[in-house]
Amino acid sequence: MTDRYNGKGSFEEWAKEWAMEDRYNFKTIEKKWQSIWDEEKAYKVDIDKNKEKYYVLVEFPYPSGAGLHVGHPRSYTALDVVARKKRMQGFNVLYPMGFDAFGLPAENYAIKTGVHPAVSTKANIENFTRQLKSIGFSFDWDRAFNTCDPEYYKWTQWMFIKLFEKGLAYKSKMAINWCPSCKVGLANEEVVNGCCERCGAQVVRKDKEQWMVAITKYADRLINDLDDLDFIERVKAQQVNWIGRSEGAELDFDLTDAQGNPLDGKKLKVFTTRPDTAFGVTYMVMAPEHEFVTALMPRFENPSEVQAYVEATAKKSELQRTMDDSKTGVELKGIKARNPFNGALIPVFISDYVLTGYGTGAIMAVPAHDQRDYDFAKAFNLPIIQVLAGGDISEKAWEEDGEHINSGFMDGMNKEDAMKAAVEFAEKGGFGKSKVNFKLRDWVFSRQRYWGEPIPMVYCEHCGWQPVPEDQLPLTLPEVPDYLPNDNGDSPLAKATDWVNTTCPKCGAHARRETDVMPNWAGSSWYFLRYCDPHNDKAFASKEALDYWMNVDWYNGGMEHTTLHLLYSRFWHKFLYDCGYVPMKEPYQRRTSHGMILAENGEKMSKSRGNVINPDDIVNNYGADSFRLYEMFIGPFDQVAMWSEDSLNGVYRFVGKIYNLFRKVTKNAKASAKDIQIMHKTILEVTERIDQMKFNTAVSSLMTYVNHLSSLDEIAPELYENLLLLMCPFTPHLAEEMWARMGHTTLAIKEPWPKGDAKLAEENTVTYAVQICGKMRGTIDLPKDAPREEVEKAALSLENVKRQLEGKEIRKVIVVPNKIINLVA
RNA sequence: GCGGGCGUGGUGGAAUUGGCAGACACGCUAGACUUAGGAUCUAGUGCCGAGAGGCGUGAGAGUUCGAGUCUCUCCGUCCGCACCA
Repeated sequence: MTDRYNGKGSFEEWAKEWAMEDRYNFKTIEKKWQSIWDEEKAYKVDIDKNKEKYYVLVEFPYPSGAGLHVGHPRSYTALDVVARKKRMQGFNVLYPMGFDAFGLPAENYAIKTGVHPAVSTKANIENFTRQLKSIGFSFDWDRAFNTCDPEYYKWTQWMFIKLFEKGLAYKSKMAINWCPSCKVGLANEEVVNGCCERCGAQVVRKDKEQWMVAITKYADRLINDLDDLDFIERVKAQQVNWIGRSEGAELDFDLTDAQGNPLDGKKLKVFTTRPDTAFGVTYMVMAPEHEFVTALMPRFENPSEVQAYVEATAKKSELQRTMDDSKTGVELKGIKARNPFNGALIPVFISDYVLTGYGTGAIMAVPAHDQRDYDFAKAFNLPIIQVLAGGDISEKAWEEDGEHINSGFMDGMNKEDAMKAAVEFAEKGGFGKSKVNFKLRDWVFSRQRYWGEPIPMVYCEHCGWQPVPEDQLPLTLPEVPDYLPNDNGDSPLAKATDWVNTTCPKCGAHARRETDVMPNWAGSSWYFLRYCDPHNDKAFASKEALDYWMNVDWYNGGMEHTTLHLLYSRFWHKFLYDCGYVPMKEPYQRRTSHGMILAENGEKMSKSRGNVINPDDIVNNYGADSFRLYEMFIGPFDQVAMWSEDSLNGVYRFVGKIYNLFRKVTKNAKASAKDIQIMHKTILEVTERIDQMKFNTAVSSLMTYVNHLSSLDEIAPELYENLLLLMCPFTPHLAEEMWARMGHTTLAIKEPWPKGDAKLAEENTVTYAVQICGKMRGTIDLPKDAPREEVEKAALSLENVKRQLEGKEIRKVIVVPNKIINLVA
């Protein structure tokens, strides 16, 4: 057992020691307390129904080979501060850590070196764990796990099967990013400016069967349920924006031959947010990928021209397609569409400005009131009919509102009435209805990769896709000869033929396993549930554990995950809720986001720039406590911050100052009224500012308090001990060490959080600012809550005030109690 | 283009309901001390001015006894999304 008193049992013995030279030695202090916390399992937590729970969560890291970045500890320290304070306030706090261990870097490393991803990942996790422990975070390490552990991904697979059983996971042909040089399917994150991240070749689109997850079914709930959550505004806004709900109508336009005769009853369905502008439709556009293009090919008078355009579009990357806003397209000669509102026969085009993935993949074009349609109409010399009054449509489209004109039954109406009338008209005529559309698309869930969770599905000729039976989970990753995909873009798993060939769980006939794996967003979609009960082998977590711990009270993570992990996991959780597996519909009550840490010159830290700060160096040179405190003091938590070695050094000096203050602590010294007042003020400020996530100003408060203590000749023990307790969340090692030196045999981190008394924190004299016509002319000190007349009298007796008021008459006196007096002359 | 931020000394940044702008820290200046340490301590530090005083929160206007804070217009900057019909 580590000796927490270094052989000294009392304050007196320590005080004697201090007569000799003694300098702050963070290395021995930090090592000592880390082993004591470890030995005593000081941060282990269990269900305790007598205590109120508090679940604090930070996004678990991907254990990269580069090790911890100084950005990680910003988030981890902030929530460690929260967790430690909450614990001291009597809450039963769950603050867990684990690793999001599946992912591309380990696989790329394996392709390069042949080292199995499991091997490099394990080494990286060990390194991360060592680094995290060296900073003194209060994680309950007994709950740690990683997502590539079969005991864990067994449940990820189990949940996928539930998605499949409920019809939310389905197989569909989708265009993926394909690198023709590496012969590999790329994740979106691997495509940089339309090129392969690894070899720089142009990425093309390739159709492939993909597992999809129907997140769009939850689109409305993902927006609406944000209302009751305590997420920072920009997170909410970004999610709402990404889901992109828009209200409008779906309308059917009959397709005809060139003469206007019906075409096999085919109707072109379009989505529009402005059905009220239907009288302004002068042509129709389909995406080149639209199914009708192939289906109607024999009807076209210009099939080769159409075919050429379709092929040219397919070759374009998404990027090229969006970069270029000049309008191209081909008219589908030989067919027309009939506008159901006015019976007009109008031409039909294909153009790549219409996207296949949004709405119906086809639009009704209203060039007078949509700039894109306007540009296209100008390029192809198409008529432009104004139906909303206003603007000058000879110049550009009029996209504002206006009274309806040239619109038959809608003439004279405003937008709202016309919208209603248009939908009613369409409904009556049986060619349309109101409709809500989302930008959000279903989640592409397949990766042609090795280092991920195998998708637990089997394909049988007779029975179709069948899930792997539950008692066969986990379906573990097989060994493969190498980690490269084959020419067809199949996952490396396709090479494990013994594994791939299996029997159908339903009929027993020969069948093949799915060889794609899950994206790395799968494992992170429910990890916060596993922390509640990480060793359970009967369920992903027990009902009891979930009922007690969920939901997460405070979740902090990067802004870059707002539309990925955060959205996916909210969806995933809602699905589990619908199945009755989790007790509440939302996983996270409060979501905050930390700002990035930039290098000293304001640039991003990156390996190529060579400006990366290694946390190990900081811990070695300044100590974990100074590192932690600096991360909190660096600036507003939610904003970008620049690393500064000078500022770090300032914080280091502050920490040393607290150590040295011990010298002045005198057992029988009495705290003055002023001392007590400042102490209570500090307690209140620090407490409040931690809750408000204003960690930088919480530290300022502590500095102000320490400056006051430094000015005293003798420090009463109560003043110093309360400082130590307030420092516990920020600099736990130092606080613990000095607490022991004060003669305590308990752990400081287990002490109750100091209680601030608002009454005692008040000053009994106040300083009034004296203003004349709003200009500061002096100050006066008065007892708190002095009567108005007294304030006025005192203000008027100031020399400067007398001089300023000479020859003027006071017209009005404004007194703000205990703050300001303004004499208006 | 749409959505969300942000703009305060030489620097990072403070500032409940509008109420002493610049807390706290870095840096800098002067001094003290020294067992020369990544020291420590004391004093000073928004700008102009010798002073009284004046000017100051991106620019301009407005509301108010009083505006960094509220309203309008404009400028700059960062982030996210983007041919989303």
